[in-house]
This record gives sequence, C-alpha cells and structure tokens, in this order.
Amino acid sequence: MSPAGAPVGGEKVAGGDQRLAGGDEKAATSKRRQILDAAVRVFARQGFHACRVSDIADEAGVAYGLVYHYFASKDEVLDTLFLERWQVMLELIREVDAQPISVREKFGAIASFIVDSYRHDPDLMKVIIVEVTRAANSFGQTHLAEIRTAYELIGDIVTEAQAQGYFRPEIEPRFAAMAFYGAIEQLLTGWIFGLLPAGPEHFERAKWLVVETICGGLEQAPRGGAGSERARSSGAQ
Amino acid sequence: MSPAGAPVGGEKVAGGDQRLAGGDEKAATSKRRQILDAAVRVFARQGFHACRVSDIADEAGVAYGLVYHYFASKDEVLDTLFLERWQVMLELIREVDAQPISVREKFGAIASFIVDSYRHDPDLMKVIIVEVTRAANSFGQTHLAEIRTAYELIGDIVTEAQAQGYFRPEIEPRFAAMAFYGAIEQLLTGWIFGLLPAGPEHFERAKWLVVETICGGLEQAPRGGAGSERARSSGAQ
Amino acid sequence: MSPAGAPVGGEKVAGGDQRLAGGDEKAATSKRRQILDAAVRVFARQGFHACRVSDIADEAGVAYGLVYHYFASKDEVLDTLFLERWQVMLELIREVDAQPISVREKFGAIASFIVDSYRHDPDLMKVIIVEVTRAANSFGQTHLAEIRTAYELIGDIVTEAQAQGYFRPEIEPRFAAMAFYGAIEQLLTGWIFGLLPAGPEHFERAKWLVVETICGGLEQAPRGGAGSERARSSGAQ
Amino acid sequence: MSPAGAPVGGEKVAGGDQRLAGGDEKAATSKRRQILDAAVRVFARQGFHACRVSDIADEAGVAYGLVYHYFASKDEVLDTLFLERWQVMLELIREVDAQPISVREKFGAIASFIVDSYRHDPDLMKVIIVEVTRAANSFGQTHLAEIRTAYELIGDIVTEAQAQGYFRPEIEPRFAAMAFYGAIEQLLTGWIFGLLPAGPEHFERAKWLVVETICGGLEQAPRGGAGSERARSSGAQ
DNA sequence: GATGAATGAGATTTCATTCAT
DNA sequence: TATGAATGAAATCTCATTCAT
Repeated sequence: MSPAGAPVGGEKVAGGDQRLAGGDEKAATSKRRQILDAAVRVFARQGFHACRVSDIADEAGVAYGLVYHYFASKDEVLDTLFLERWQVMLELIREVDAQPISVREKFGAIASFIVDSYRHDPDLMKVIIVEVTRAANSFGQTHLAEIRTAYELIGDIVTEAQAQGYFRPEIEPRFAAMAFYGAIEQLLTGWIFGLLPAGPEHFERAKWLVVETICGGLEQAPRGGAGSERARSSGAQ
Repeated sequence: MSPAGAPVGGEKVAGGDQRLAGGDEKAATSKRRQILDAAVRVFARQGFHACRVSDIADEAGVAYGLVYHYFASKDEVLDTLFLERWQVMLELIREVDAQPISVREKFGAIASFIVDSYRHDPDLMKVIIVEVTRAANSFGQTHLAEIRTAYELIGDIVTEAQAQGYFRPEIEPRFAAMAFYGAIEQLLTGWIFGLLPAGPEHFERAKWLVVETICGGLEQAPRGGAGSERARSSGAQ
Repeated sequence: MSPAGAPVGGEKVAGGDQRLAGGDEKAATSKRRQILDAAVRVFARQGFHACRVSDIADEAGVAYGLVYHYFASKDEVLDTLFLERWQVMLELIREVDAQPISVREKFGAIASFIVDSYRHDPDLMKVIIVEVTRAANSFGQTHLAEIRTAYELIGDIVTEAQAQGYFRPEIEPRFAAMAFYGAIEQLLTGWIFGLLPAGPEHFERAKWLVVETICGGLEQAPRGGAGSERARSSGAQ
Repeated sequence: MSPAGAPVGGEKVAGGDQRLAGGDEKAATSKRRQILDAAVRVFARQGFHACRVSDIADEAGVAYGLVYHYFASKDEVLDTLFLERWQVMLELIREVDAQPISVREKFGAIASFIVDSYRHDPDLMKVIIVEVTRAANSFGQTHLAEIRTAYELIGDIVTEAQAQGYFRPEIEPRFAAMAFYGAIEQLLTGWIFGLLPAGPEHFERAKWLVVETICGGLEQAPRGGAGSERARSSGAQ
C-alpha cells in the first residue's frame, strides 16, 4: 500500500479478488449474465441515455426481446448492475470496519477495494460513477439509500477514529467521509477521462496517495521543534 | 484559518461576489438571459435528459421557438451555461495562483469560490456537476479541455508548493489536485443529494474543513512532548 | 404499325405484363410491401413533401413506427420505389436493344413499356416523374446515375440506327434520345395533369404517335413522285 | 439557325432579347426586384422546399421581414416568378402564331425563345421546370390554366399546319404539341442536370435539332424515287 | 426460453409567418 | 419602408416496450 510497504488491506483484509468478479463466477455465463456484461460495455461506451436496448442485445449476441425477458426495463438493467457491485462494497466496508486495524488501514482497504474494482472492471465502475453516483435526478435518487449508507459507514469509521484520538475531533465525520470518498472517486474520474496515468503501478500508488493525503495531509511536517518529525512524510508507514 | 476564524480566502483574495453572478449583471434580463436562467432551474429540477425544450420555454415564459432563435440546440444551452461559469472559475484560479499568498490561502480561495458559487446559485452548480463534470460520454467529453485546465491549474499550485517546501514532494501534483478538487465536488454532491447539512454556517465551515483535511490531514497533530512521534503515521492505533 | 394497327412492341417484344407488377408478385403482401404500395398512393395524391409519414402508415394500415422499422427515412421509401421501377426499365431497354429488330420497333417497345407502366400503375409513374425524374435538387440528383443510364441506353440505340443508315447522322444521338424520352414523359405528364384524354385506346394510340412523331416527323411526306409513299409510316424501315 | 441555314425564327420573329430580361429592365433594381432575383438563385440552388425565406432575404441582402412586405408568402414569390416568365412566353407564342410564316419557322421561334430563355437565365428556367411545370400536386396545379394554355396554343399551330397540308393529319394536335414541348423541356432538363453539353453553339444547334426531329423525324429520307426530296430537309442539309 | 416484428408516445428541431418598433 | 425578434404549429425520427409465435 505504501510506496514500498505492505498493502493497506486490499486482498488480505477485504477478501480480495473473488469479490471483484461481480457475481458471474458460477454460471457458465447464462444469457442473463451475458446481457448484464454486455450492458456494462455498452453503457460505458455510449452512456446510458445514448444507447438503445437493441445495442445491449446486439453486444450480448441475444435477441432483442430477451432483454425484456430477464429485466423489466432498461432502467432495471442498470439498477441490477449498480446494486450487485454496491452491495459488495457495502459489505466490504462493514467487514473492514469490524477488523481490529488502524484507521489508516481501514481507509487503505476501502481505497484499495475501489481502485481494484476499477482495475478489474473499469467499465462497470465508469458506469456506476457516471450514471448513478452523481445522477441526482435519476439513478442517484433511486439508490440514494444505498449511496448514503456507504458514506455513513465511512463516517462511522471517522467517528470511531476521533473517539479513539487518532483523528482530530474538530472535523465533522460526515464531511471527512465525503472528502475521502470524493477524493477516491475523483481519481477514478481522472482515469475514466484519461486525465491521469493508468496502469498497475499507478493504481497501487494511488491507493497510498489518497490515504496519505486524507489522513496525513499534503503539508510537510513541521520542521522545527524538538524532534517532532512527521514520520509520515518519510513514507515510513 | 481556525475553525471559527476568518474565511479561507474568498472575498478578500478572490474578488468575491460580483463574479458569482454569472454574467447577467448588465441587461435587464434579456430574453436570452431569461432562457438561460430558466434552463438552469429546469435542468436542476428534472435533469438535462428528462426535461424538454418546452419546459425551458415555459419556465422562461417565452415561446417555444425562441429557444432555438438564440441557441442552436438544447445542448448548446447547457454548453453556454457551463462555459459561462467555468471560465469564471478558471480565471479565479489563475488570479489566485498569481497572488503572493500561502498555498493554504490559495486552496482556501478556490474552495471558497466553489462553495460560494453553490451558495449563490445551487441549481447552476448542480447542473455543472451532475450534467457536465462527470458526464464522460457527453458533455464531459465536449468540455474536456476546459475541465482538464482546471485540474492542471490546481496541479500547478501543488507543484509550486512542493518546490517551496510547503507540500510534501512525494505526492504527485496531479493526483493531489484531483484529491482536492474531488473532495470539494463531493461536498457539493452531498448538499445536492441532501446528504449533508446546508446553510451559511455549514458552507463557511466546509471551506475550512476541506482545506484543513487536504492540507493538514485528518490525523491528530503530534501531541507536543519531546520525541512525540505522530502516532498516527506509525499505524500504531 | 399503322395508327390502329398492332402495338408497337410492348408485350410481344418486351416480355410484357409480368414485369409491370413492380416486385410484389410473390409475397402475400408483406407489411413492407403494404407500406410501399401505400406510399405510392399517398405520394401520388399529396406529393412527397406535402404528405407526412403518418399518412403513409395510415394508408397502409400499420403503426407509425413500422415505416421506420423497414425504411431508414421517408426519403428511403421513395428511393426504394423509384429504384424498383427504374431497374426494371433499364433492364427492358437493354433487352430491347439486344433484339434483332428495327429501331422503330425498339423505340416502340420502350414507349410501350413506359406507357403500359403508367397504365398499370399511374400513381407510381406519377411519383417517379413528378418527384424524381425532374427533381434536380433532391431525388433527381440522388439517382442521377440511374437516370443518365436510361438516356444513354436510348442514345446507344440512336447511334446504332445512324450507323446502320436508318437514322439521319446529323442529329446527335444524345439530343435525339432526350427528345424521344422527353416526348414520352410529356405525354405521361399530360395524363397526370388531366390535359390529355386517357383510356386504353388513347394509351395504345399514344405509343404509336410518339414513335411516329420522333421517327417519321410530323411533316407530310413529299407529295410529288410516282408512288413515292412515305415508306416509313408503314413501319417498313 | 439551322446548322448552316437561316435562323428558325428567334430574334427576328420573336422580338428577341428584350423580352428575355424578365421585366426588371427599368427600375434601378428595387428591393422587390432584388428579392425576386435572389429568390431565383436560391430556388435554383437549393430547391423551393429546401430553402428558407431567410435564405432569400440573405441572398437579396434585405431584412427578413421585407420579403413579407412585398409578398404574402413564400409561395407567392414563386408564383410571381413563374407568371412573369410564362406570360411572356404565351405572348410570344401568340405573336408567332399570328405571323405569316411556315410551321417550321413557328416551331423554330418557340424553341428558340425557350432555349434563349434558358441561356439568358438558366436559374429561372430551372425553377420553372423543376418547381412548377411538373409539380402536379403543388404549383403545377395552381398554374394549370397557364400551363394548359401554352400547350393549347402550340396545339393550335399544329392544327393549322394540318389544315394547310403541311403536317400529317393522323397525329392528334394535342399529342403532337406535347411531344414538341416535351422534347424541348427535356433538353433543358438535360442541361440542368448536366447531362447534355451546354454552351452557345450547343444551344443554337439544339434549337435546330428539336425542330428537325419533331417536324422531319429522325429517319433518313427515302433515298429512292426520282426527285422525291423530302421537303423537311429544305434546310438542304 | 427465445425471437424480432409491431406499436405509438414523445422528443427535438424547423421554419413560415406575425408584429412591435 | 424596413427590421429581426418572437411565435407556435407541425414534421421527422427515436426507441422503450409489448406481444404473437
């Protein structure tokens, strides 16, 4: 997780790869799964509004009407995709929170999970961020409860860290949680828009960066004082 | 810049309120301006895709066709709204960067401007964030250059702060800029979704919070005493 | 080929009726065919520009959207109608040209085919003449190649007749072909506008008239000489 | 007029150039005239349906509304253009018919007038042929009476020529008139579509060709008989 | 389960025409 | 006369959804 150090959670803590796979591990890709996977690609490529149901069917290689056999509407396809993934994330956050690890490690595990999710399936994360998470008038509203839950769970971690004296008490947990989550999502946005360099090493580094920034701050440790070096800036986590 | 202290930049540094007005200061609200203002309300209320051009015309109290007299398409209405505001922001960031002030003050001025923009016209900021800034397949692509410029300007501030020894050098400026901007935008998203408490005091406080979080970090400062290593960074929670 | 005599070509030479049917012979009128046939009636009645797609759908007794299921646009409906018919005509002209018959018979066969086409489906021919053949800024341009081909094929017949000494060499084939085709099309225009008497006998007579006029000329044969009857009017080229 | 012979009417008989000018000779091009002239260009370039009233105004260099100051509608602009020209043609035909000249000369004068009209203002003739003369469902119907009159006047010339023994009596005058007019119009269509070579010499030649074809026929004169020259070739070509 | 033809409401956009100045 | 902003009816085309097979 740190530039050179041990991973901040991720595989070990969060359960790793198998939960990144979305849910299609078992079935030999049923038609339903084919449709969902195709929808991810099509939504990512064209956007939810700009694509037609027939595009999904074509991409999936199935007949037009079959989409409606498995899903009540185009909306429901996106709903399904979002919920599948979001539930996994909520579960991950809950597990992380229950672990007897430092807040840095918890934040690290969350950042790691989200970044790895993007790494594993950038299209899906693109769709979730672009079409749901910020879609205040459509899917964002529909899934407000789930979205809110994620923020609250992160907020709970902050509250706990404050109670334990690790985090400064004057920054409201809800706001802190939003800053943390917003920073991560913005990194994904950067990759999605092609504004940030992508690739394995950048993804790994980003996990460390976002935790380091939010927890430790961008500023240099105070130089002066009697030996009050800020250890963090040495990267020596 | 204490929690209850002076505003983080904003008015004083950035030139303040008059540039929040968007561009309608002069004309006694021309029909064109009426349409733009109405579009903001309608886009914010229903979303760009869910509203019809007739909704804009109705909201503006003008005839249907007049929208097309002034704008080539529905898209162009949103383009105009976005660019009007974004240009002002880019200008603000450039001015801020040129000021002989600390990086905290610069970040404070930027956060202040964005939060005040939301305060002054929450609908407009909602539209920009929801319909443009993350719309990777539509308006986000169209305005990629402008969006990227903002990130780069913030990145330049980080780079400079690192060169001067205020910011830690190991965090890449581009990533740091994204984290900072993402944190702010997420706060706005929180208000837009009704997930964070709004109101004058919360807005002011948020300006401070985001700067404090990104620059200073969420972690406790080392607690005095000789050799008081910053516990947090040691992961020894 | 006397005024009241046998038809100038037509059935015998050209293969006759079956190719006048346009292409709907087989299917028990598919929906697609229903739409095309309805379009012919509507275009003929109201004109291409004055009719709406819904008029076509109504006339065909199908739902609005089905027109767009089968055709990409209103234009494509007309394109299809024109090409269906025009290809048949080009084929006819090519066949006629290949026959070992006199130029009069060839011209007769062509005139016969066009007149019979009108007889068989006046609406379709009206549409072709009114909306395509002279529409220099729209469909005429689109189908310029096909239209030109017809004129050239007729020109080839003239060229050959000149080479064989049947036609006077001083009249350029291209111009002669245009005069011939223009004369026929104008007769159809006369019927379309209700300016010429229509009906079986008039149609038959018109076939003869146009060939007689173009090949033999309107002028009286020189009265002089002993028995120097105008051989041409007997069809005895 | 004939390739080598005397002009078939044209200037001498028909009164020549001044009536080709359309009617604007006098006024120092009033705004009204500017609009009409601009409309000709725009209609010819884009077609009546494809052009907007604003295109006419722009082309004329006048304000949008001025078109409606002078004309009640877009239709009326075309009506005016057509009638201006068509009346001149009807007048010409009437004068020609009243002249004590041969039917060949009369036909020559008419062909000459129409071809010269095209030569003088191809755009106007294009508009008349493309938008009116064959527009059976719009302007063609509106101006049916005027159009019919032209055909009838030509028919009268044929009738007279038959009565005098110059034309064969078995070809109905109405049909003959249509063939003659159709042949001419088709030549213009050929030029409009770029399918026939244009230029002064071709225009002159075309006048002769069409008369020669319709009056004399395309066929070779019977070679045989003592002195059985065909009068038609009286142009001794 | 699977198919794709058929439906039709609704959206954007166009543009002739009006009218206040 | 001259201008061009303002009007709004209508047209094309889209596409989610249904349904018969």
